[in-house]
Amino acid sequence: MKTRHSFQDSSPGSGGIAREEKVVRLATERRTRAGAGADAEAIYQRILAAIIEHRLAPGRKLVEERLAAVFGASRAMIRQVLTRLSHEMVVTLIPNRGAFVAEPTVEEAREVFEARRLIEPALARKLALSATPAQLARLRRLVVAEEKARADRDRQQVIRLSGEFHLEIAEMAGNAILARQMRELTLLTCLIIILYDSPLGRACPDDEHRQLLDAFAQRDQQRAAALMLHHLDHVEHSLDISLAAQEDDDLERIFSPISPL
Amino acid sequence: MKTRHSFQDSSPGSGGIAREEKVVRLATERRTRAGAGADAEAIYQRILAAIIEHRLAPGRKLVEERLAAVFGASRAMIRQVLTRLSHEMVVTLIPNRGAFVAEPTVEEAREVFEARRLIEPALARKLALSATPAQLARLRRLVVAEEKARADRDRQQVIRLSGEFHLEIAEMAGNAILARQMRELTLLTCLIIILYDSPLGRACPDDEHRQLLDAFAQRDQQRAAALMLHHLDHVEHSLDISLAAQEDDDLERIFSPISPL
DNA sequence: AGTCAAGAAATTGTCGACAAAAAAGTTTAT
DNA sequence: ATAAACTTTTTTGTCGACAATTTCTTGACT
Repeated sequence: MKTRHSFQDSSPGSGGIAREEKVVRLATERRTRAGAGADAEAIYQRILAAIIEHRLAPGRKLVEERLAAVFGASRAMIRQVLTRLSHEMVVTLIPNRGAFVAEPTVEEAREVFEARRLIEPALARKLALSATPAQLARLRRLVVAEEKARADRDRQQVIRLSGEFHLEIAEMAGNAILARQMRELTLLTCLIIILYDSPLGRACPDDEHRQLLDAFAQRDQQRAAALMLHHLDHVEHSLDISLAAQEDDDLERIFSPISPL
Repeated sequence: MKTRHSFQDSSPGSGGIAREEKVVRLATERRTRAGAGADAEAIYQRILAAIIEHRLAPGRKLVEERLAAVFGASRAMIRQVLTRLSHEMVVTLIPNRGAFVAEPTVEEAREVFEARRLIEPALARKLALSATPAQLARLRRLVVAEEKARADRDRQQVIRLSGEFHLEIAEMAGNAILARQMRELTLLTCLIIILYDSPLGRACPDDEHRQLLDAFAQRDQQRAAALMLHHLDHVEHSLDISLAAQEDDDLERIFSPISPL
């Protein structure tokens, strides 16, 4: 019983439907007005999608009653969804203040990439050994979709599809625990890229995903692991983190006696 | 602002109090009767402690109203705590059926150890480089406590303290994201040991923690990483998992045409 | 004008009540 | 006596109402 996950499909409920369709569905209003169905899972999916696709920017406040109205659900239901999102670190819950789309700090960003460097090369190595033709085909579809999005200059979709590519690898590697952790890490990475991607340079490098795919196809474990590691370094260094572009928040540092730069 | 965590202290709220004391507090009834204070955090701590210390066995059903009565809290509050525990995989939440103390499968157990083998040697390596005398002292205290518990044949405490030792290392290594993930993994490991530890052989090997500590003290990165890896292998192989001692549940396999053994 | 304080509005936190579902117990028919 | 169907009890899921807190607005004072 192999489950098929994605950002939008990680918990119990509806099984495998093609990815693209699902995203369209998420962007489309299905129910009567603005989605009058009160299903926690569906609401979770839609809020998560909105965050991943940057329609809800990091730092954005999520007012419970407002969301309840939008989804035609009770506040209790919204609350449930928000706590789940907060456990997944996509949303920050501040007591008596409310819920906010998470804003990973540069420090957290570094930590996320450090974690990924430990985990993902090993997953790539595993998958290189075990990948079935069907799995390779699935990955190929994701890469193609990503390349298309890049050609269309659809930055949001590139980020999302890139994340799904990595997540798919994690899930194919056959360790549900690690896949779960990788899901958190890739979600965070999406937020990090939104926050810190340098305006000009797009963070998701050209054809590295395709190279990785080739390594899987050739069952080249060493190369797969090495490519993954290199890829992660590449992504991290394409961000403004390297030079410590800090938040607006740390006024203390900005106005500290000695200039930070 | 370095936070000091432990199994019982991982979220906002009360800062650093000595470990031993805290555990005693957890075992002791503080309030009027059976703890009439309705504080979500406190309730979380106590239920978690009960699970870690095996007073609530894996598979045990957790009835909301019962817990509410015990803690003098509302059902809503209990519900909140249970969902948190379920997100941390310590509790399994089955819709319309209720909450149960998690029972990791052998497959999950293997996955947990695989994940730990990826992460923990790297953390050990990091800490070997950066450990301060204060940190070493703290670890030493944990090791001593664990050795004492072992001398007293207090299996529960050995398991708990062993887990805290690993968690402490993760938190000292300076990566909050990884520390968070390690917390989940060590909690799961506690459940796994409770479930699968072979009756005679105690799962937490003799002096490996102390050796690890020595490696930290000597700043021997290579040795620290190698010891950690070996230690994890040792713990895993001391369990009945290796020989696939399955659950009671899989009657299908037990009564399958060909005997499983 | 600017700052502080009090009041008003908006928002979150908590609870108890009711509805829906599952589990346990009882009756009835074969 | 066993098994199915029905009833009762227990337990979970959901909601709206109220209390507590924060945030915004207004107005007085320097």
